[in-house]
Amino acid sequence: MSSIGWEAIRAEVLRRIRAREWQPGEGIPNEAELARAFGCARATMNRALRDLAAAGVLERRRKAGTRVALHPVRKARFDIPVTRAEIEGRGQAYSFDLLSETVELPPPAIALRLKLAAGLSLAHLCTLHRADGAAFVYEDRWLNLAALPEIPRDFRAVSANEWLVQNMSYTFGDIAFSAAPATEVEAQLLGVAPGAALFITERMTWVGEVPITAVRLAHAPGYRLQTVL
Amino acid sequence: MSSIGWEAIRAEVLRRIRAREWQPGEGIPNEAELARAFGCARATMNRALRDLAAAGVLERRRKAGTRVALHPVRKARFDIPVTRAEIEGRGQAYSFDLLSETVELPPPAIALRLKLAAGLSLAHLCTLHRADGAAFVYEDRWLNLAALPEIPRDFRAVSANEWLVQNMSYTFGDIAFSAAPATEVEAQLLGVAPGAALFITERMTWVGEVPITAVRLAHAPGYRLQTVL
DNA sequence: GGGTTTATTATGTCTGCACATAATACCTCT
DNA sequence: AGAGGTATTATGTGCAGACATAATAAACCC
Repeated sequence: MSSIGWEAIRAEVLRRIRAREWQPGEGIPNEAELARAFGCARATMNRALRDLAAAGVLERRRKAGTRVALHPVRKARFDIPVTRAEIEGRGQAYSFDLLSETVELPPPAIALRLKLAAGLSLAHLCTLHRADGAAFVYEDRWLNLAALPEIPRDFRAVSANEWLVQNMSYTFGDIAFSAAPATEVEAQLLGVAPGAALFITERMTWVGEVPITAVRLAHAPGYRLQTVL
Repeated sequence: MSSIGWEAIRAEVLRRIRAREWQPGEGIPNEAELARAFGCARATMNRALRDLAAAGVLERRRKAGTRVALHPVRKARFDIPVTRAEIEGRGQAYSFDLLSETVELPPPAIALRLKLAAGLSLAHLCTLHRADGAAFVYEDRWLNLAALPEIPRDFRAVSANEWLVQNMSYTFGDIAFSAAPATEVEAQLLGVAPGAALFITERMTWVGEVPITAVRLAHAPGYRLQTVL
């Protein structure tokens, strides 16, 4: 009899899909039937199937039933660590240089994407993060001072990045990855030729409707964002 | 009374974390207590908390209890669609050109990463995918013919990509994103200057221990991989 | 035949209970 | 006091039954 768990059931369902016993496009038996076949409760079957649906392997619709996904859109999960944690996780020594710190009007593109009221000035911080002394990533950050009550006046001791994580955790936002040629500034700081291909991470965060920060990270060449499917 | 569902409970827990009613590092009440407080069953509470733990907001350990994560490693989910679906999803017309189709020894880097026996030849397919006729992504694919029983001899009708999805779905593998300068070939095909910054997707897939395919996708400039946190 | 209402059905979720498992806390023995 | 075994505790998972919900299929009327 032997309940071996919902993960084992999920594995067996996945095996049948891979073995084409259940073909893409056409449906598989319903939960109640499968539960009987597997000798488990429907709740357990549900959990296994729901998990596979979340992974994009199955498509489920009420009444219509469950079927093997026709276009298996892979849903990959990536961990987006804090720069410091990322560097230290590689066993390298972390340090950073605060290159500039001003209060100014953001460029229109930034203001627009943050849905800012026109004419509102933001803090503008440029930081170079280093791994074992070597340039690792160049950070260009805009901070909405109006939304940050007790912001430190000096980011030379703690990086803005880290202060935000500690004090403004659990915000909403979006993140995007792209490739872009190195600007003059980025090229010099990261030690590459101008126009070199850089991996760019852009992040924006809000607390409710209040924009907090917009960051652009230009990674040194060789940076890879990787995951296992 | 009034079950409003585990998602509402999850939302309320998240609200308390954001409002710092529960601070990072220190624990929150146990499931049984919270279930009483929220007026739901422990299973429901468990589901809400388990989901937040999966998202990286909470850390849970048996006996030790549940605590707000100290270093909220963002776990972002990305959908990795098939090229065709991606283009058609934008409402553009999909087409592709098979540029070359040979059987040859793969370069050492590919052979190594696929853990191939030395001296094994692979099919090598180069394809340009187009959106509304414009170059969208250049695909450089190596296929392990030995592992593919009924492979079509002609990929001019169906793209290799799509044939694989239809016939070899649900494999394991890994995926990586990076930035690289356009090679001569890529530059010409994508209509950019050589050395231009391109967004690169690399994927490898296995069925069990058998390597199936290694793909490198060089995306036309402007490509962004985006998600909401 | 075409359009609208009603019945059916599969999934989604909740409840209350039970036992399994892992990790900590405690207690005993030397 | 220190080492090792035992008890406790919070989460993880399982089960059976129930109702909710959404989407399809059937029945119906004109």
